[in-house]
Amino acid sequence: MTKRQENALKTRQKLIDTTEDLLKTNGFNALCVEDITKSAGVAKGTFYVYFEHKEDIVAEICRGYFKQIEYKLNEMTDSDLIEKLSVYFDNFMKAVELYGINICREWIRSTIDPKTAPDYTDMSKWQYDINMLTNILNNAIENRELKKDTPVELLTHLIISQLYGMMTCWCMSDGVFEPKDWTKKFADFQLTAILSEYLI
Amino acid sequence: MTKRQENALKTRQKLIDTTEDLLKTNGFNALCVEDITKSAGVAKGTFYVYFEHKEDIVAEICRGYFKQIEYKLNEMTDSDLIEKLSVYFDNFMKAVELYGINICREWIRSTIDPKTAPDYTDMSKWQYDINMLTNILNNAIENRELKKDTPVELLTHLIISQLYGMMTCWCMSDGVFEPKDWTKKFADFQLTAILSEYLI
DNA sequence: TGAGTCATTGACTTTCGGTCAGTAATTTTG
DNA sequence: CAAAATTACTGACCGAAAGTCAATGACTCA
Repeated sequence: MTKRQENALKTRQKLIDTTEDLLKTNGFNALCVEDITKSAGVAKGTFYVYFEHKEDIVAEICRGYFKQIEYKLNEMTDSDLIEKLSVYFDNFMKAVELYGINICREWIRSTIDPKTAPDYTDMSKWQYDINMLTNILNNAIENRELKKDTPVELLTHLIISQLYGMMTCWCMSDGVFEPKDWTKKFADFQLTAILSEYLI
Repeated sequence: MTKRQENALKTRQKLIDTTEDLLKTNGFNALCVEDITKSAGVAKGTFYVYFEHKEDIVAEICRGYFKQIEYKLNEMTDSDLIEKLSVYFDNFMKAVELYGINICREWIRSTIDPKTAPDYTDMSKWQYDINMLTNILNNAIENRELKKDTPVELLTHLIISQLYGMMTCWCMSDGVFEPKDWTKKFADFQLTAILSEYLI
């Protein structure tokens, strides 16, 4: 890598880090590009070299969190279904709690905003989540943890909607409860209720 | 009511109706106050007589939908639990489908946005929803439809998060499925799974 | 009918996202 | 090693849209 490329990468990363800090403390409403670039020590124009628009950098940040969860999940290929799903939920909510409520708000906002959602990854965020969970469930069927006639699509939808529901509720309630506790509630109670009929 | 008060009310309503139309067709991103006032046939300043800021009028619109659902629910006091909950879900999702995906997006956005959420009603939207469902469940306990040891708070959280989860997923997926179908799925499958342990 | 009240107006300010022609730092070429 | 080429970076500028406010005029009431 040449020095030029290295510097460019550093500048880009500096912008991302700065934005993350500002988002955590002030939320998306108060986020403005001039603040970002001033804090990052670059000119406003530089921002638009690396990101198409303001929403773009936020989507990038959320994408980063998501990749981390995905990575952890890929590391545990031989665990059983319930364990995998627990990890999935757990990491999701841990991330959400760690990064704070403003980031969580932004996660949801950017997910439902047509301006950022479509190119969230190579496919839509929705399709990505669906695929991820479908794989987990199909794997469980292959491993004879789940019955063959398990309604994978239905379960996938229910689980994902529960996950996003929890996040949305957390933001709505302005953070009155601990997301981790809720995940535990869900894993212990509802996940079992949903799956029990189909577990072998 | 004097003619002056009547006119003021009409102006306010005209602004709301116009905003609703614009929201449905173009979404929140494209919504601007000048378009609203131009379409409503008033000056820009008039808008700020009736609403503090742009987000304010949208919250008002969403509040309107919510009141309608609440009204329907209050009309059926003597129905049984499952029926009540079905109506709750059904009306929610029917409303969402009727008003369109952009309104639904706005519903969620305004709910998680601290700028509009806190004064959504006299209490927070979150508290309002919680109370409403808690009442339904407590009533069911009184009517001996549910066991006394039913974990009302847990169930309330799960049901609400499922509801908001469905809406969020619908927006995420850019409307690939029918919300009504999903409600049915939920009512038939998950609601029973969640409640079965506690139904008498 | 005239004084007082209050809804309405639209020009104005401010803020902020986004652009672009020019500059400076780095790399390549001869 | 110096000139040419490339490309990261700059910041003044633009336009759009949020929000303000002093002036206007429609309505009310004594």
